Amino acid sequence: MQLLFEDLKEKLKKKNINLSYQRLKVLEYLTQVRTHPTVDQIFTDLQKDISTLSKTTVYNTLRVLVQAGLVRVITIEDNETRYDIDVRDHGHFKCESCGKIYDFNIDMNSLIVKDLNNFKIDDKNVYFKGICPQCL
Amino acid sequence: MQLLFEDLKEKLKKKNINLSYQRLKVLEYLTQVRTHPTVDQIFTDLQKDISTLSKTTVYNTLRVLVQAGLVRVITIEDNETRYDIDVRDHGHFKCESCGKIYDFNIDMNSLIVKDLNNFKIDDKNVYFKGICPQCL
DNA sequence: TACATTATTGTACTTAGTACAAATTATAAT
DNA sequence: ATTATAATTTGTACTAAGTACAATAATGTA
Repeated sequence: MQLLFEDLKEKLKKKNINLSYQRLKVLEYLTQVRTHPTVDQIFTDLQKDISTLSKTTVYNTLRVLVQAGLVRVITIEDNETRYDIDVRDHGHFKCESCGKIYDFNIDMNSLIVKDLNNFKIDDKNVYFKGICPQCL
Repeated sequence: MQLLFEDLKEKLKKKNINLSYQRLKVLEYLTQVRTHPTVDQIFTDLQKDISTLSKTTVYNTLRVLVQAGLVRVITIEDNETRYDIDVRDHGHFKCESCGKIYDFNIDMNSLIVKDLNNFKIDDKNVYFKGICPQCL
């Protein structure tokens, strides 16, 4: 996990994105808390360490990280935008009972569809909903 | 198209959902306007016909229709909830240039993943983003 | 028709996210 | 080190989506 964080710092440097204290803290948080947190969760938790933290900074930082391709946005639910440090292709399952979001492996290449022959595809998201084993 | 609308009216009756004027108008709109409209688009257009229409009614109606399984929610973008009268399995592609949302066929069964063996899956969504042929 | 139930409407409220200017911090050059 | 410049953070005000709820209207039923 620590390796991932150091790796991400390198990637930021290479993209000429300043490694400010706040940005590093957000990045560190996302590498450690793998529950696909919302802005509010990130802000509330980080504020315990950084008392002067502004929610705007969290929004700004996440926008920067998403644009840099280091973080992905999850819009599985219309009323909650979530963030994921894992940008590799994978699906998300939301349990409608406990609310937890699970990652699952998926072969995105097996998804390629003839209908989109002449389309330039930049981003693929697969969202499932239902009930998880623990809640069943 | 008219056949679809009549068919949907039947389904509403069978589910004991009142066929109020407003609900029928929303349903009719969704069968005719296949651009995956937002609440605001539905409300603005229908208000031309129904001057007393309330946005709350549109929200209520859509909730009823979604719960009845006659309409599906599309959360491809975090800042815009859209609605689709086509509840059959299919994917959605959003062009990040013109904003248009395209439907595409997809074999959801080929997607089944071992990671979700003990999960009860109720809803499957596939969202792609990129640039459409017209914008390329 | 009269009653009970359900749906609609409008207002007030909540909350996620944005705009923007002031203050702070970092960067670079001399 | 000092200054000038640029970038970042912060806080406030604002916008817009969506909800809560009570009053009104419409509908179904005996």
